[in-house]
Amino acid sequence: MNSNERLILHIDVNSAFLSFEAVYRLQHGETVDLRDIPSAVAGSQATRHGIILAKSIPAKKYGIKTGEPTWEARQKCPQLVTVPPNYALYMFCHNSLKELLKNFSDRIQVFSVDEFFLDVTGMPGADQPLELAHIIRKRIKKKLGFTVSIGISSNKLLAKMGSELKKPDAVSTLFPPEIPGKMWPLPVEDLYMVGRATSLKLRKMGIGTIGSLANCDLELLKYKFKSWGKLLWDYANGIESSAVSSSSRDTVKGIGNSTTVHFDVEDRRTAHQVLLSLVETVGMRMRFSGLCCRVIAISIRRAEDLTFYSHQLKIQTPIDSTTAIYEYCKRLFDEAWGGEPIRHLGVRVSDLSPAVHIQLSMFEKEWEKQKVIDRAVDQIRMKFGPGSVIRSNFLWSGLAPMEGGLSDDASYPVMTSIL
DNA sequence: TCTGGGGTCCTAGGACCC
DNA sequence: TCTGGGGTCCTAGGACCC
Repeated sequence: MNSNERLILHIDVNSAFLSFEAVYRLQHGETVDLRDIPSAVAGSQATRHGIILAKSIPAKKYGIKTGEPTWEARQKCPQLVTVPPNYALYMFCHNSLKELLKNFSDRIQVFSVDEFFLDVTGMPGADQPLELAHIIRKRIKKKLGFTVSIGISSNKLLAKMGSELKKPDAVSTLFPPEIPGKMWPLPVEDLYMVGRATSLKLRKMGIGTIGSLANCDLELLKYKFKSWGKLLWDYANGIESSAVSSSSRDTVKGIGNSTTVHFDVEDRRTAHQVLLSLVETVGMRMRFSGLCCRVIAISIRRAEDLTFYSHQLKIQTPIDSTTAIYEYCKRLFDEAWGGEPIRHLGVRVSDLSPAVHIQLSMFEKEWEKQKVIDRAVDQIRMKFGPGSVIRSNFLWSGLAPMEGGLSDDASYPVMTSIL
């Protein structure tokens, strides 16, 4: 290998949510391993969250796909065992894996809850990358109980594509000279960043494999896809050079919270209440991160055809007050809503900045008092649980006073046994 | 009683300024 | 005889990822 070449590993947990759940259950006396039977992690159908979030390999053999409605999956496989999602458990497993990987390199990038990049250039064992990857794979399996697929290459894109080549519990290399043999025969949809829309357009152009994309005329792609075309061509040719960086993903650009309401919302008041429950969580997350926002957005998903639309506004002075954000959300909603039944509502804040030395306008000074209340409520909720303080207008509403997020550590039983 | 919830980045078009 | 052209900011929507 060239001396200035990097050595990058991509570590991908196999059927992550399902594996985490399976390991947890085995450790708590369950005798059946969910990974050995047709099973899936799925949301509750009663509350209209019924989609497949992760599936076992036996379930995959029935043609069950991640993201498909649970009822549809059951038609394919009536004996499918489903378990509810447990995000706190996933975070715990994620952190455990991260700690383990830090033993092999401090250049580590969290890519998602179940994916990591590791730059092991110059680290002990890097002269034998396959052996090193197998050591990591075995250690994870032994210490944490779940399996991973590891891809090895000289950049992140190829390492990621490499980890897809063989699973579960496997290691693959995908160095540049191996691209034509290992990557080019694959369907173009397998390329990272080729989604539904791009796949459709490429197929129309007669491009069906990663290889034919790689050998397509770059100017033609630029003409058809603009800057996207260059990226597609680069990726198909294995060209990518970003660093394994812990900071790149650490700086959050926005904080959002959204929910599928378990009934169709058909009036303003109910919609406002749902928005408030979403803002409560967003506001709390902002204040915990020490951030203020300047852009506030709401989104609406129609019940009848599941289409989305959104409305946003930018304000001059950054804010982090739940009440202030809620006022803007109500306004945005009223301006945007066409009166049709709503299935899903979302709130998102962005253009974030550190919450220091904010110059308040006269108008916004009114919210200064509110800020004191926000913080007090945050602290009580942290200490006594999210349900300890709720706004009185939720009392008879049948709605949860706080939707989504933040359940992470606070309400979760300690699980030291997993390690 | 049909499709979750968390993100990021890019682009087109309008408003507005010089 | 009146409409050029560049730049910035903002919003809506689309694409992708897990």
